[in-house]
Amino acid sequence: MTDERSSHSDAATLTLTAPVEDYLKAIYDIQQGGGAATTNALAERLALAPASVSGMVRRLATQGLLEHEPYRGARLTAAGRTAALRTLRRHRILESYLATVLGVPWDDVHAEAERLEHAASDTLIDRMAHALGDPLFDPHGAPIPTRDGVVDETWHTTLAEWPVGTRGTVMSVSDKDAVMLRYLGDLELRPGAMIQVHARAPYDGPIDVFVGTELRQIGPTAARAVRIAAVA
Amino acid sequence: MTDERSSHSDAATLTLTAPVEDYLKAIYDIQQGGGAATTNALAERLALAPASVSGMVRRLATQGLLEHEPYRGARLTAAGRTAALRTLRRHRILESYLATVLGVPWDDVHAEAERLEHAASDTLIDRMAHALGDPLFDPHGAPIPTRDGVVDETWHTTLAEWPVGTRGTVMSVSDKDAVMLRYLGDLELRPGAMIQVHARAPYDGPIDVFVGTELRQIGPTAARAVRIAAVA
DNA sequence: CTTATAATTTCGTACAAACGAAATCACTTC
DNA sequence: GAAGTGATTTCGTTTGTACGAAATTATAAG
Repeated sequence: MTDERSSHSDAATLTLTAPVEDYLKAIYDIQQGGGAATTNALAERLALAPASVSGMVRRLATQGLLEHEPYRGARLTAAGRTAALRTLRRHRILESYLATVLGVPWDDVHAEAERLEHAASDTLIDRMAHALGDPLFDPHGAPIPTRDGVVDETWHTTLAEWPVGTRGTVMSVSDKDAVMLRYLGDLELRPGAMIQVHARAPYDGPIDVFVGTELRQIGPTAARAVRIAAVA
Repeated sequence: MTDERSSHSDAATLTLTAPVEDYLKAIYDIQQGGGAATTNALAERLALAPASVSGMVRRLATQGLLEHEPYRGARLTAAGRTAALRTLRRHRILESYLATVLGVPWDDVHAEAERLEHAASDTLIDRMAHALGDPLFDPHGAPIPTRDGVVDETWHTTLAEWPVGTRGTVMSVSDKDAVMLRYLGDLELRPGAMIQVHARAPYDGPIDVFVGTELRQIGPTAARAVRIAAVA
Protein backbone atom coordinates (compact mmCIF):
# COMPACT_ATOMS: atom_id res chain seq x y z
CA MET A 1 0.00 0.00 0.00
CA THR A 2 2.72 2.53 0.93
CA ASP A 3 5.05 3.69 -1.76
CA GLU A 4 6.54 6.47 0.29
CA ARG A 5 9.28 5.36 2.60
CA SER A 6 10.78 8.11 4.66
CA SER A 7 13.25 6.92 7.26
CA HIS A 8 12.55 9.90 9.49
CA SER A 9 11.73 13.64 9.69
CA ASP A 10 11.11 15.17 6.25
CA ALA A 11 7.78 16.24 7.67
CA ALA A 12 6.15 18.06 4.79
CA THR A 13 6.05 15.36 2.11
CA LEU A 14 5.49 12.39 4.38
CA THR A 15 2.14 10.68 3.86
CA LEU A 16 0.60 9.48 7.07
CA THR A 17 -1.73 6.53 7.49
CA ALA A 18 -5.12 6.89 9.13
CA PRO A 19 -4.06 5.20 12.39
CA VAL A 20 -1.00 7.44 12.62
CA GLU A 21 -3.14 10.53 12.18
CA ASP A 22 -5.44 9.26 14.90
CA TYR A 23 -2.56 8.77 17.32
CA LEU A 24 -1.17 12.23 16.68
CA LYS A 25 -4.56 13.86 17.06
CA ALA A 26 -5.17 12.01 20.32
CA ILE A 27 -1.80 13.04 21.71
CA TYR A 28 -2.39 16.65 20.75
CA ASP A 29 -5.78 16.52 22.36
CA ILE A 30 -4.52 15.06 25.61
CA GLN A 31 -1.70 17.56 25.77
CA GLN A 32 -4.16 20.40 25.18
CA GLY A 33 -6.13 19.11 28.14
CA GLY A 34 -3.00 19.53 30.21
CA GLY A 35 -2.60 15.80 30.67
CA ALA A 36 0.35 13.59 29.87
CA ALA A 37 -0.04 11.45 26.78
CA THR A 38 0.89 8.25 28.53
CA THR A 39 0.47 4.82 27.02
CA ASN A 40 -2.59 4.08 29.08
CA ALA A 41 -4.28 7.39 28.40
CA LEU A 42 -3.78 6.87 24.68
CA ALA A 43 -4.95 3.28 24.82
CA GLU A 44 -8.16 4.35 26.51
CA ARG A 45 -8.81 7.25 24.17
CA LEU A 46 -8.16 5.18 21.06
CA ALA A 47 -9.87 2.07 22.41
CA LEU A 48 -6.76 -0.03 21.85
CA ALA A 49 -4.73 -2.35 24.03
CA PRO A 50 -1.81 -0.67 25.81
CA ALA A 51 0.57 -3.09 24.14
CA SER A 52 -0.51 -1.84 20.73
CA VAL A 53 0.04 1.76 21.72
CA SER A 54 3.50 0.95 23.03
CA GLY A 55 4.54 -0.40 19.66
CA MET A 56 3.06 2.43 17.66
CA VAL A 57 4.55 5.11 19.89
CA ARG A 58 7.98 3.63 19.40
CA ARG A 59 7.54 3.69 15.63
CA LEU A 60 6.29 7.26 15.62
CA ALA A 61 9.28 8.27 17.71
CA THR A 62 11.72 6.81 15.19
CA GLN A 63 9.86 8.71 12.49
CA GLY A 64 10.47 11.94 14.33
CA LEU A 65 6.82 12.72 14.96
CA LEU A 66 7.09 12.57 18.72
CA GLU A 67 9.50 12.13 21.56
CA HIS A 68 8.90 9.41 24.02
CA GLU A 69 10.15 9.32 27.56
CA PRO A 70 9.36 5.83 28.77
CA TYR A 71 6.86 5.73 31.61
CA ARG A 72 6.38 9.46 31.23
CA GLY A 73 4.40 9.86 28.05
CA ALA A 74 4.82 11.18 24.53
CA ARG A 75 5.30 14.76 23.40
CA LEU A 76 4.76 15.83 19.81
CA THR A 77 7.68 17.26 17.88
CA ALA A 78 7.11 20.25 15.61
CA ALA A 79 6.49 17.86 12.74
CA GLY A 80 4.04 15.82 14.79
CA ARG A 81 2.21 18.90 15.96
CA THR A 82 1.87 20.17 12.40
CA ALA A 83 0.41 16.87 11.32
CA ALA A 84 -1.96 16.79 14.27
CA LEU A 85 -3.21 20.28 13.51
CA ARG A 86 -3.73 19.38 9.89
CA THR A 87 -5.95 16.52 10.95
CA LEU A 88 -7.72 18.66 13.51
CA ARG A 89 -8.47 21.26 10.85
CA ARG A 90 -9.91 18.62 8.57
CA HIS A 91 -11.97 17.22 11.36
CA ARG A 92 -13.50 20.49 12.46
CA ILE A 93 -14.19 21.76 8.97
CA LEU A 94 -15.80 18.48 8.04
CA GLU A 95 -17.92 18.57 11.16
CA SER A 96 -18.98 22.12 10.44
CA TYR A 97 -19.73 21.40 6.81
CA LEU A 98 -21.65 18.20 7.41
CA ALA A 99 -23.77 19.78 10.12
CA THR A 100 -24.50 23.15 8.60
CA VAL A 101 -24.58 22.43 4.88
CA LEU A 102 -25.76 18.85 4.70
CA GLY A 103 -27.82 18.81 7.86
CA VAL A 104 -26.19 15.72 9.34
CA PRO A 105 -27.47 15.35 12.92
CA TRP A 106 -24.97 16.30 15.59
CA ASP A 107 -24.82 12.82 17.02
CA ASP A 108 -23.51 11.44 13.75
CA VAL A 109 -21.26 14.25 12.70
CA HIS A 110 -18.28 13.27 14.78
CA ALA A 111 -18.05 9.66 13.66
CA GLU A 112 -18.51 10.65 10.05
CA ALA A 113 -15.78 13.28 10.19
CA GLU A 114 -13.54 10.84 12.00
CA ARG A 115 -13.49 8.68 8.88
CA LEU A 116 -13.57 11.35 6.20
CA GLU A 117 -10.73 13.36 7.70
CA HIS A 118 -8.26 10.74 6.52
CA ALA A 119 -9.55 10.66 2.97
CA ALA A 120 -10.27 14.25 1.98
CA SER A 121 -7.56 16.22 0.20
CA ASP A 122 -6.32 19.51 1.56
CA THR A 123 -7.79 21.45 -1.31
CA LEU A 124 -11.19 19.85 -0.81
CA ILE A 125 -11.09 20.85 2.84
CA ASP A 126 -10.21 24.38 1.77
CA ARG A 127 -13.17 24.39 -0.58
CA MET A 128 -15.49 23.35 2.21
CA ALA A 129 -13.99 25.96 4.50
CA HIS A 130 -14.53 28.57 1.82
CA ALA A 131 -18.15 27.51 1.39
CA LEU A 132 -18.57 28.08 5.11
CA GLY A 133 -16.92 31.50 4.94
CA ASP A 134 -13.56 30.36 6.28
CA PRO A 135 -14.73 30.19 9.87
CA LEU A 136 -12.24 30.35 12.72
CA PHE A 137 -14.46 28.36 15.04
CA ASP A 138 -16.69 25.35 14.60
CA PRO A 139 -20.29 25.26 15.81
CA HIS A 140 -19.11 24.02 19.21
CA GLY A 141 -16.95 27.07 19.55
CA ALA A 142 -13.76 25.07 19.09
CA PRO A 143 -11.06 26.86 17.10
CA ILE A 144 -10.24 25.64 13.59
CA PRO A 145 -6.54 25.66 12.71
CA THR A 146 -5.67 27.53 9.53
CA ARG A 147 -4.02 25.88 6.52
CA ASP A 148 -0.64 26.86 7.90
CA GLY A 149 -1.24 25.46 11.33
CA VAL A 150 -2.14 28.53 13.34
CA VAL A 151 -4.70 27.88 16.04
CA ASP A 152 -6.03 29.61 19.12
CA GLU A 153 -4.74 27.32 21.83
CA THR A 154 -6.33 29.24 24.65
CA TRP A 155 -9.63 27.55 23.92
CA HIS A 156 -11.02 25.66 26.85
CA THR A 157 -13.05 22.51 27.11
CA THR A 158 -16.02 22.35 29.39
CA LEU A 159 -16.27 20.53 32.65
CA ALA A 160 -18.54 18.05 30.86
CA GLU A 161 -15.59 16.71 28.84
CA TRP A 162 -12.72 17.38 31.18
CA PRO A 163 -10.67 14.19 31.70
CA VAL A 164 -11.04 12.32 34.96
CA GLY A 165 -8.13 12.89 37.30
CA THR A 166 -6.62 15.94 35.63
CA ARG A 167 -6.61 19.12 37.68
CA GLY A 168 -7.85 22.31 36.11
CA THR A 169 -8.98 25.85 36.75
CA VAL A 170 -12.37 27.31 35.97
CA MET A 171 -11.82 29.90 33.26
CA SER A 172 -15.34 31.09 32.66
CA VAL A 173 -18.96 30.19 33.24
CA SER A 174 -21.65 30.76 30.69
CA ASP A 175 -23.41 34.07 31.19
CA LYS A 176 -26.47 33.06 29.21
CA ASP A 177 -28.60 32.05 32.15
CA ALA A 178 -28.82 33.89 35.44
CA VAL A 179 -30.29 30.95 37.33
CA MET A 180 -27.49 28.75 36.11
CA LEU A 181 -24.97 31.36 37.19
CA ARG A 182 -26.46 31.43 40.67
CA TYR A 183 -26.41 27.65 40.88
CA LEU A 184 -22.82 27.40 39.81
CA GLY A 185 -21.90 30.08 42.30
CA ASP A 186 -23.45 27.99 45.08
CA LEU A 187 -21.17 25.14 44.06
CA GLU A 188 -18.23 27.56 44.20
CA LEU A 189 -17.63 26.97 40.51
CA ARG A 190 -16.37 30.48 39.78
CA PRO A 191 -13.50 31.56 37.56
CA GLY A 192 -10.25 30.73 39.30
CA ALA A 193 -11.57 27.75 41.25
CA MET A 194 -9.47 24.61 41.19
CA ILE A 195 -11.25 21.45 40.11
CA GLN A 196 -10.53 17.81 39.53
CA VAL A 197 -13.09 15.38 38.15
CA HIS A 198 -13.35 12.37 40.40
CA ALA A 199 -15.76 10.25 38.38
CA ARG A 200 -18.21 10.59 35.57
CA ALA A 201 -21.27 8.39 35.04
CA PRO A 202 -21.56 7.12 31.49
CA TYR A 203 -24.16 8.27 28.97
CA ASP A 204 -24.08 11.89 29.92
CA GLY A 205 -24.63 11.08 33.57
CA PRO A 206 -23.77 13.16 36.66
CA ILE A 207 -20.18 14.17 37.41
CA ASP A 208 -18.39 13.92 40.75
CA VAL A 209 -15.95 16.77 40.94
CA PHE A 210 -13.68 18.21 43.58
CA VAL A 211 -14.11 21.97 43.78
CA GLY A 212 -11.18 22.99 45.90
CA THR A 213 -11.32 20.24 48.52
CA GLU A 214 -15.07 19.71 48.47
CA LEU A 215 -16.53 16.81 46.50
CA ARG A 216 -19.58 18.03 44.59
CA GLN A 217 -22.01 16.54 42.12
CA ILE A 218 -23.10 18.33 38.98
CA GLY A 219 -25.28 17.40 36.05
CA PRO A 220 -24.06 17.41 32.46
CA THR A 221 -26.03 20.46 31.36
CA ALA A 222 -24.61 22.66 34.06
CA ALA A 223 -21.17 21.16 33.50
CA ARG A 224 -21.25 22.25 29.89
CA ALA A 225 -21.52 25.86 30.97
CA VAL A 226 -18.20 25.72 32.81
CA ARG A 227 -14.97 26.12 30.84
CA ILE A 228 -11.79 24.66 32.23
CA ALA A 229 -8.09 25.11 31.52
CA ALA A 230 -5.17 23.01 32.64
CA VAL A 231 -3.07 24.19 35.58
CA ALA A 232 0.69 24.40 35.13
CA MET B 1 -8.85 -3.01 12.72
CA THR B 2 -11.61 -5.45 11.82
CA ASP B 3 -13.92 -6.60 14.52
CA GLU B 4 -16.35 -8.22 12.17
CA ARG B 5 -15.42 -11.71 11.16
CA SER B 6 -17.83 -13.35 8.79
CA SER B 7 -16.64 -16.65 7.45
CA HIS B 8 -18.62 -16.25 4.23
CA SER B 9 -21.80 -14.99 2.58
CA ASP B 10 -23.98 -13.00 5.01
CA ALA B 11 -23.70 -10.20 2.49
CA ALA B 12 -25.67 -7.43 4.10
CA THR B 13 -23.83 -6.93 7.38
CA LEU B 14 -20.35 -7.70 6.14
CA THR B 15 -17.99 -4.72 6.33
CA LEU B 16 -15.63 -4.54 3.40
CA THR B 17 -12.18 -3.00 3.39
CA ALA B 18 -11.20 -0.31 0.90
CA PRO B 19 -9.07 -2.63 -1.25
CA VAL B 20 -11.87 -5.19 -1.41
CA GLU B 21 -14.31 -2.53 -2.55
CA ASP B 22 -11.83 -1.48 -5.21
CA TYR B 23 -11.49 -5.02 -6.51
CA LEU B 24 -15.24 -5.52 -6.69
CA LYS B 25 -15.78 -2.22 -8.43
CA ALA B 26 -13.06 -3.01 -10.96
CA ILE B 27 -14.52 -6.42 -11.69
CA TYR B 28 -17.98 -4.96 -12.14
CA ASP B 29 -16.57 -2.33 -14.43
CA ILE B 30 -14.70 -4.80 -16.60
CA GLN B 31 -17.71 -7.06 -16.83
CA GLN B 32 -19.88 -4.11 -17.84
CA GLY B 33 -17.42 -3.44 -20.64
CA GLY B 34 -18.09 -6.96 -21.82
CA GLY B 35 -14.60 -8.10 -20.96
CA ALA B 36 -13.51 -10.96 -18.74
CA ALA B 37 -12.21 -9.96 -15.34
CA THR B 38 -9.00 -11.90 -15.69
CA THR B 39 -6.10 -11.63 -13.31
CA ASN B 40 -4.09 -9.54 -15.72
CA ALA B 41 -6.92 -7.19 -16.59
CA LEU B 42 -7.51 -6.57 -12.90
CA ALA B 43 -3.83 -6.14 -12.18
CA GLU B 44 -3.57 -3.49 -14.87
CA ARG B 45 -6.71 -1.64 -13.85
CA LEU B 46 -5.74 -1.62 -10.18
CA ALA B 47 -2.05 -0.99 -10.84
CA LEU B 48 -1.05 -4.06 -8.86
CA ALA B 49 1.16 -7.04 -9.57
CA PRO B 50 -0.71 -10.05 -11.00
CA ALA B 51 0.49 -12.16 -8.09
CA SER B 52 -1.29 -9.85 -5.66
CA VAL B 53 -4.51 -10.06 -7.62
CA SER B 54 -4.31 -13.84 -7.67
CA GLY B 55 -4.19 -13.97 -3.90
CA MET B 56 -6.95 -11.47 -3.35
CA VAL B 57 -9.27 -13.10 -5.88
CA ARG B 58 -8.91 -16.41 -4.09
CA ARG B 59 -9.81 -14.80 -0.77
CA LEU B 60 -12.81 -12.99 -2.21
CA ALA B 61 -14.00 -16.27 -3.69
CA THR B 62 -13.91 -17.99 -0.30
CA GLN B 63 -15.89 -15.07 1.08
CA GLY B 64 -18.58 -15.68 -1.49
CA LEU B 65 -18.20 -12.35 -3.24
CA LEU B 66 -17.16 -13.84 -6.56
CA GLU B 67 -16.64 -17.07 -8.39
CA HIS B 68 -13.30 -17.76 -9.91
CA GLU B 69 -12.64 -20.06 -12.78
CA PRO B 70 -8.86 -20.33 -13.00
CA TYR B 71 -7.39 -18.89 -16.18
CA ARG B 72 -10.85 -17.68 -17.14
CA GLY B 73 -11.53 -14.77 -14.87
CA ALA B 74 -13.78 -13.81 -11.98
CA ARG B 75 -17.53 -13.29 -11.97
CA LEU B 76 -19.31 -11.45 -9.18
CA THR B 77 -21.90 -13.31 -7.14
CA ALA B 78 -25.11 -11.56 -6.19
CA ALA B 79 -23.45 -10.45 -2.94
CA GLY B 80 -20.40 -9.18 -4.80
CA ARG B 81 -22.51 -7.34 -7.31
CA THR B 82 -24.51 -5.65 -4.58
CA ALA B 83 -21.33 -4.50 -2.90
CA ALA B 84 -19.90 -3.25 -6.17
CA LEU B 85 -23.02 -1.27 -6.93
CA ARG B 86 -22.98 0.24 -3.48
CA THR B 87 -19.46 1.49 -4.09
CA LEU B 88 -20.35 2.66 -7.58
CA ARG B 89 -23.27 4.65 -6.19
CA ARG B 90 -21.02 6.29 -3.64
CA HIS B 91 -18.47 7.08 -6.25
CA ARG B 92 -20.83 8.68 -8.73
CA ILE B 93 -22.75 10.67 -6.15
CA LEU B 94 -19.52 11.92 -4.64
CA GLU B 95 -18.24 12.90 -8.08
CA SER B 96 -21.46 14.71 -8.85
CA TYR B 97 -21.55 16.48 -5.52
CA LEU B 98 -17.92 17.54 -5.53
CA ALA B 99 -18.15 18.88 -9.05
CA THR B 100 -21.49 20.63 -8.99
CA VAL B 101 -21.78 21.80 -5.38
CA LEU B 102 -18.19 22.36 -4.35
CA GLY B 103 -16.79 23.24 -7.75
CA VAL B 104 -13.95 20.73 -7.65
CA PRO B 105 -12.35 20.68 -11.12
CA TRP B 106 -13.18 17.64 -13.20
CA ASP B 107 -9.60 16.44 -13.32
CA ASP B 108 -9.49 16.09 -9.55
CA VAL B 109 -12.97 14.80 -8.94
CA HIS B 110 -12.27 11.18 -9.74
CA ALA B 111 -9.27 10.74 -7.47
CA GLU B 112 -11.01 12.50 -4.62
CA ALA B 113 -14.13 10.36 -4.91
CA GLU B 114 -11.96 7.28 -5.16
CA ARG B 115 -10.77 7.90 -1.61
CA LEU B 116 -13.95 9.27 -0.07
CA GLU B 117 -16.15 6.48 -1.35
CA HIS B 118 -14.64 4.13 1.22
CA ALA B 119 -15.17 6.48 4.14
CA ALA B 120 -18.59 8.07 3.68
CA SER B 121 -21.58 6.46 5.36
CA ASP B 122 -24.60 5.40 3.37
CA THR B 123 -26.77 8.03 4.97
CA LEU B 124 -24.29 10.77 4.14
CA ILE B 125 -24.30 9.63 0.53
CA ASP B 126 -28.07 9.74 0.56
CA ARG B 127 -27.96 13.28 1.92
CA MET B 128 -25.66 14.35 -0.86
CA ALA B 129 -27.86 12.65 -3.41
CA HIS B 130 -30.86 14.44 -1.96
CA ALA B 131 -29.05 17.79 -2.17
CA LEU B 132 -28.52 17.05 -5.86
CA GLY B 133 -32.16 16.14 -6.39
CA ASP B 134 -31.60 12.38 -6.36
CA PRO B 135 -30.21 12.27 -9.87
CA LEU B 136 -30.23 9.05 -11.85
CA PHE B 137 -27.22 10.04 -13.91
CA ASP B 138 -23.97 11.74 -13.10
CA PRO B 139 -22.63 14.70 -15.11
CA HIS B 140 -20.88 12.28 -17.47
CA GLY B 141 -24.20 10.66 -18.24
CA ALA B 142 -23.28 7.52 -16.33
CA PRO B 143 -26.16 5.96 -14.39
CA ILE B 144 -26.15 6.13 -10.59
CA PRO B 145 -27.36 2.99 -8.83
CA THR B 146 -30.15 3.54 -6.32
CA ARG B 147 -29.82 2.70 -2.61
CA ASP B 148 -31.24 -0.71 -3.31
CA GLY B 149 -28.90 -1.54 -6.13
CA VAL B 150 -31.01 -0.82 -9.19
CA VAL B 151 -29.04 0.57 -12.10
CA ASP B 152 -29.51 1.10 -15.80
CA GLU B 153 -27.02 -1.36 -17.18
CA THR B 154 -27.68 -0.48 -20.78
CA TRP B 155 -25.42 2.51 -20.44
CA HIS B 156 -22.56 2.45 -22.88
CA THR B 157 -19.02 3.63 -22.71
CA THR B 158 -17.51 5.55 -25.56
CA LEU B 159 -14.98 4.31 -28.04
CA ALA B 160 -12.46 6.53 -26.30
CA GLU B 161 -12.50 4.27 -23.22
CA TRP B 162 -13.35 0.93 -24.77
CA PRO B 163 -10.84 -1.72 -23.69
CA VAL B 164 -8.26 -2.85 -26.19
CA GLY B 165 -9.05 -6.24 -27.69
CA THR B 166 -12.69 -6.46 -26.70
CA ARG B 167 -15.20 -6.61 -29.53
CA GLY B 168 -18.19 -4.31 -29.42
CA THR B 169 -21.02 -2.81 -31.41
CA VAL B 170 -21.62 0.84 -32.08
CA MET B 171 -24.82 1.77 -30.25
CA SER B 172 -25.09 5.43 -31.06
CA VAL B 173 -23.11 8.38 -32.32
CA SER B 174 -23.47 11.85 -30.92
CA ASP B 175 -25.94 13.92 -32.90
CA LYS B 176 -24.62 17.21 -31.64
CA ASP B 177 -22.38 17.98 -34.57
CA ALA B 178 -23.28 17.39 -38.20
CA VAL B 179 -19.71 17.54 -39.42
CA MET B 180 -18.72 14.96 -36.85
CA LEU B 181 -21.60 12.77 -37.96
CA ARG B 182 -20.45 12.95 -41.53
CA TYR B 183 -16.88 12.14 -40.54
CA LEU B 184 -17.91 9.13 -38.50
CA GLY B 185 -20.08 7.95 -41.35
CA ASP B 186 -17.07 8.02 -43.65
CA LEU B 187 -15.27 5.73 -41.21
CA GLU B 188 -18.33 3.44 -41.27
CA LEU B 189 -18.81 4.04 -37.59
CA ARG B 190 -22.58 3.80 -37.62
CA PRO B 191 -24.91 2.13 -35.15
CA GLY B 192 -24.63 -1.61 -35.58
CA ALA B 193 -21.04 -1.63 -36.82
CA MET B 194 -18.71 -4.14 -35.20
CA ILE B 195 -15.51 -2.70 -33.74
CA GLN B 196 -12.46 -3.86 -31.89
CA VAL B 197 -9.80 -1.51 -30.60
CA HIS B 198 -6.41 -2.60 -31.79
CA ALA B 199 -4.22 -0.09 -29.97
CA ARG B 200 -4.50 3.19 -28.20
CA ALA B 201 -1.73 5.77 -27.90
CA PRO B 202 -1.29 7.00 -24.34
CA TYR B 203 -2.20 10.47 -23.12
CA ASP B 204 -5.39 10.76 -25.10
CA GLY B 205 -3.64 9.87 -28.33
CA PRO B 206 -5.11 8.41 -31.52
CA ILE B 207 -6.89 5.05 -31.52
CA ASP B 208 -6.36 2.20 -33.98
CA VAL B 209 -9.65 0.43 -34.35
CA PHE B 210 -11.03 -2.30 -36.59
CA VAL B 211 -14.36 -1.26 -38.04
CA GLY B 212 -15.63 -4.49 -39.48
CA THR B 213 -12.42 -5.78 -41.03
CA GLU B 214 -10.90 -2.41 -41.87
CA LEU B 215 -8.25 -0.95 -39.57
CA ARG B 216 -8.98 2.74 -39.07
CA GLN B 217 -7.47 5.56 -37.03
CA ILE B 218 -9.57 7.97 -35.03
CA GLY B 219 -8.77 10.81 -32.66
CA PRO B 220 -9.95 10.92 -29.07
CA THR B 221 -12.49 13.69 -29.57
CA ALA B 222 -14.33 11.87 -32.31
CA ALA B 223 -14.02 8.62 -30.37
CA ARG B 224 -15.84 10.15 -27.45
CA ALA B 225 -18.89 10.71 -29.63
CA VAL B 226 -19.26 6.98 -30.33
CA ARG B 227 -20.98 4.78 -27.76
CA ILE B 228 -20.18 1.09 -27.71
CA ALA B 229 -21.78 -1.96 -26.15
CA ALA B 230 -20.38 -5.45 -25.73
CA VAL B 231 -21.38 -8.17 -28.16
CA ALA B 232 -22.73 -11.42 -26.77
C1' DC C 1 2.08 -33.45 -31.48
C1' DT C 2 5.45 -30.78 -29.79
C1' DT C 3 7.10 -26.53 -28.55
C1' DA C 4 7.05 -21.62 -27.49
C1' DT C 5 4.70 -17.79 -25.39
C1' DA C 6 1.83 -15.68 -22.39
C1' DA C 7 -1.20 -15.83 -18.52
C1' DT C 8 -1.72 -17.44 -14.02
C1' DT C 9 -0.76 -19.42 -9.69
C1' DT C 10 2.28 -20.79 -5.84
C1' DC C 11 5.69 -19.80 -2.61
C1' DG C 12 8.22 -17.34 0.50
C1' DT C 13 8.47 -12.81 2.30
C1' DA C 14 7.51 -8.02 3.99
C1' DC C 15 5.16 -4.40 6.36
C1' DA C 16 1.54 -2.01 9.12
C1' DA C 17 -1.34 -2.60 12.72
C1' DA C 18 -3.36 -5.01 16.08
C1' DC C 19 -3.63 -8.53 20.21
C1' DG C 20 -2.69 -11.35 24.78
C1' DA C 21 0.60 -13.09 28.02
C1' DA C 22 4.59 -12.47 30.42
C1' DA C 23 8.32 -9.71 31.92
C1' DT C 24 9.91 -5.39 33.59
C1' DC C 25 10.00 -0.94 35.63
C1' DA C 26 8.47 3.12 38.76
C1' DC C 27 6.49 4.64 42.66
C1' DT C 28 4.04 4.26 46.96
C1' DT C 29 3.59 2.35 51.27
C1' DC C 30 5.06 -0.05 55.11
C1' DG D 1 15.07 -0.25 52.15
C1' DA D 2 11.86 -4.04 50.82
C1' DA D 3 7.63 -5.24 48.88
C1' DG D 4 3.57 -4.66 46.35
C1' DT D 5 0.76 -2.48 42.81
C1' DG D 6 -0.10 -0.61 38.61
C1' DA D 7 1.78 1.16 34.36
C1' DT D 8 4.58 -0.09 30.57
C1' DT D 9 7.22 -2.73 27.53
C1' DT D 10 8.68 -6.98 25.22
C1' DC D 11 7.63 -11.08 22.82
C1' DG D 12 5.41 -14.04 19.88
C1' DT D 13 1.45 -14.23 16.88
C1' DT D 14 -2.38 -12.85 13.75
C1' DT D 15 -4.65 -10.60 9.77
C1' DG D 16 -4.84 -8.02 5.52
C1' DT D 17 -2.51 -6.60 1.65
C1' DA D 18 1.19 -6.31 -1.11
C1' DC D 19 5.59 -8.02 -3.75
C1' DG D 20 9.16 -10.83 -6.77
C1' DA D 21 10.76 -15.21 -8.36
C1' DA D 22 9.74 -19.58 -9.76
C1' DA D 23 6.58 -23.04 -11.15
C1' DT D 24 2.62 -24.19 -13.65
C1' DT D 25 -0.98 -24.20 -17.06
C1' DA D 26 -3.47 -22.69 -21.32
C1' DT D 27 -3.23 -21.46 -25.84
C1' DA D 28 -1.04 -20.48 -30.23
C1' DA D 29 2.44 -21.74 -33.72
C1' DG D 30 5.01 -24.79 -36.07
